[in-house]
Amino acid sequence: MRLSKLTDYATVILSVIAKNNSCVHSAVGMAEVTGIAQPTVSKVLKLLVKAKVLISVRGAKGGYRLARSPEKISVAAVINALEGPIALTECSASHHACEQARGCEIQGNWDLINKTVHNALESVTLADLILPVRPPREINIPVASLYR
Amino acid sequence: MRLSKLTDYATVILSVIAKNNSCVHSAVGMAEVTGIAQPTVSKVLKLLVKAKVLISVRGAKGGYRLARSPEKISVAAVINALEGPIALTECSASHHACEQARGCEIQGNWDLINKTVHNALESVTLADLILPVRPPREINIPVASLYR
DNA sequence: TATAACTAGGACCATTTTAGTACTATTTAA
DNA sequence: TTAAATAGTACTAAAATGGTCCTAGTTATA
Ligand code: FES
Ligand code: FES
Repeated sequence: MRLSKLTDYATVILSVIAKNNSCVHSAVGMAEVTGIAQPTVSKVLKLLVKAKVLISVRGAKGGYRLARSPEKISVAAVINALEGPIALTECSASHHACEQARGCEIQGNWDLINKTVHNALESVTLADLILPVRPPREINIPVASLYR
Repeated sequence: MRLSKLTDYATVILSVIAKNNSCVHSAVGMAEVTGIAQPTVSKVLKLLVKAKVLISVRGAKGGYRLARSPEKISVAAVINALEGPIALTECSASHHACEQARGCEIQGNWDLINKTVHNALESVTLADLILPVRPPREINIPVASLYR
C-alpha cells in the first residue's frame, strides 16, 4: 500500500513545474532544485512524457512542460504514468486471469473498491497539490454505503 | 499501487471463515478449500491473529475464528495486518523523516489524500466482501472538492 | 557549420522486498 | 500418551525497485 519512490519524486517534480509552467524546465535544472539525482530525474521525466503528462522540447534550450493545465492532471494519472494502471488486486488487473484461489467470489467486490480508490485519486489534481493545505470542507461518503 | 499477494490471500481466507464463523477453521482445512499452499495459509493466519483480526484456539480441534463480526472487520484492517499502516508516501508514514526532496511542500496534501484512501478502505468490511456484487447506489464525493 | 545543451531509449546491476518453506516449541482434546 | 493443532522464527529463492550509465538523436546559437 505504498507508492513507489519514483512516483513520489514525480509529484515533487511536477509540483515545481506546475508552479511555473510558462517556460520549459531541463532535467539538470530540476535535479538542482529538488535535490534528486539527475539520472533519476531524467528517468521520471521520460516516463511522464511517455504517459503524456509532460511535453518535451528537444535540443538546446529544450526541456519539459506540462501537457495540460495543472487542474487537468490528476494524481491518478501520475501514478498511472509511473506504476501502470491502478489495480489493487491481481483480479482487478487482468480479468479472468486470476487463479490464485479456488472458490473465490469476491472479485467483483474488489473491483468496486478499486474504483473507489481510483476515484479518490482521480479527483485530486496537481493544482490541488501545490496549494497550501486546507482542512476538508466536505466529507467523503464512503463506499460501505454502496453495499448496504 | 498493488496489494501484496498475501493480502489478497487474507481476504479470500477471511471470506471463507466469515461465511461460517460458528466453528473454528484449521490451517490445513483452509488450505484445502482455497487451494493456497498450507504453509502460506498458516503465515497469513498468524499475521491476522497478531493484528487481532482473528482469534486462535490452540491444541487439537483448534483453529481460527473471527475476532469480531464481519461488519466490524474493515478491508483497511486487513491490509494493515498484512502490510502495516496504510501510508502512500514516505512523508505520510513517518512525519518529518522524509528528506527525499528539497523544497517540497506537498506533504500536508499527501496526508489528505492518504486519509481519503484510508477512509475508503476503512468503510468496506468483510461483510460487504462476501455479499454478491451490487452496483453502487450512492456516489462518492471525491476529495478534490475539499480543496476548491 | 560546428558545438554545446538538451532529450530518447535502452541496458544494466545492486539492493530491497516479497513469497514461500521449514523447523522447533507449545498447547490441548481424546 | 498421542495426535492434531497453533506460535514463533529463521531461512532461501525469486521478483520488483531504484539507481546509474551509455549511445543516439535534436536544435539553438556562436
Ligand atoms: S482473489 Fe483472485 S479471484 Fe478472488
Ligand atoms: S515528498 Fe517527502 S517531503 Fe514532500
